[in-house]
Amino acid sequence: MERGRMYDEMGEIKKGPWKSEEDEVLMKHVKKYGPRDWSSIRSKGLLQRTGKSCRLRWVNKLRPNLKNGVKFSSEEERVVIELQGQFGNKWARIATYLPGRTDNDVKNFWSSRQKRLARVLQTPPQAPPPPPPPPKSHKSLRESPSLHKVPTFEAPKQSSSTEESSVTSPKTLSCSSPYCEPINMVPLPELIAPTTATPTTAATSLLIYDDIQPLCQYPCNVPPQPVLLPPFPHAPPLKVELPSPPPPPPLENHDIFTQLADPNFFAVFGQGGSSEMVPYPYIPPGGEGESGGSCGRQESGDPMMMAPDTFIDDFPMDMFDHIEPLPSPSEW
DNA sequence: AACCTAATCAACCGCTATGTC
DNA sequence: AGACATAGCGGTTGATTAGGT
Repeated sequence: MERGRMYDEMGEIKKGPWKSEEDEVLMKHVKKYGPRDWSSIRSKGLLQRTGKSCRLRWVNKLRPNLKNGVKFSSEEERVVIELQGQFGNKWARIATYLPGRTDNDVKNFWSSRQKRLARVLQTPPQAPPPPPPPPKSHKSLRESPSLHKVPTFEAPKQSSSTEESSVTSPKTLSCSSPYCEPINMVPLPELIAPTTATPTTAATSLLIYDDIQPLCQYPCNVPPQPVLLPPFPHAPPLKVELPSPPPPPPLENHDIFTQLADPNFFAVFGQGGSSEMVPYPYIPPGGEGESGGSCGRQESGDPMMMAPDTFIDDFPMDMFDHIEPLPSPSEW
């Protein structure tokens, strides 16, 4: 089935899904002239596609070494989340750190994830009906101060592979999960993941690692894979200098995305290794025990074991305030 | 098996940045 | 310097697929 109109009003520009023959023509062109002169493809009568369309097709589907049809790995997810926290919706930039991924891939991934989040975070029964979302432009979202509060994230300069990079560590974290290997990175907490009680809760759909959650749940706090951004020759040196980051505000008023993207997030709760890390949202000592390597949250009375709705209700609602169309707490 | 819903994918559009004349 | 063309980016949307009931 063709998407939308096949041709524009003049019947000259073809639109919609690409056929394999068209791909072949495009590939030939690129092979001959390189990935440029997209407009000449049409002017030469090779294809009835716009240069724009040709370029997009090449970038998103025909380029070599693309991970087409491959789901985002947990590490890729983590990278996206971290970089999104730092750069905002700069998908193309983020994609430069993900081999084989396009900006469209990253964008779609993020969008899908946001949808999931938004759906689960629908107005709880007791909550007052939120006012209509302000006419916040996407630009303003991108420039949201919260995004810029994220502390510096620096891409590693070493050229070694991820595996190599994660071997030696002065501070290792571990858990029994096959995904939780010792790492030497400051762990990026999973988004909302600490709140996960079981894979069956509604919150599970929030998880960024849906596929592995049953294997690794909080309070192990250890990310499934270390985030070591692959050094890409085409990626610019990644160091964003920000004006002295403010001290972490109280949890309940702190933007969760900012917080979770903060590599020093756990430092708020004390120096030291994973054993001292406190899951987010903060669970007072005693209510939450050590995982003992089980990576599971088993305690009864654990707030995370509550029914999904109750569980969500227990969040400070402003922790999700970055998510459109939910209004910011200040507007409540 | 049929239907419904959510997730994912692919492609378009509008806008901006950059290069060229 | 300004106009124009092209490339690139981000947002959006429609189609398809997968999963659940």
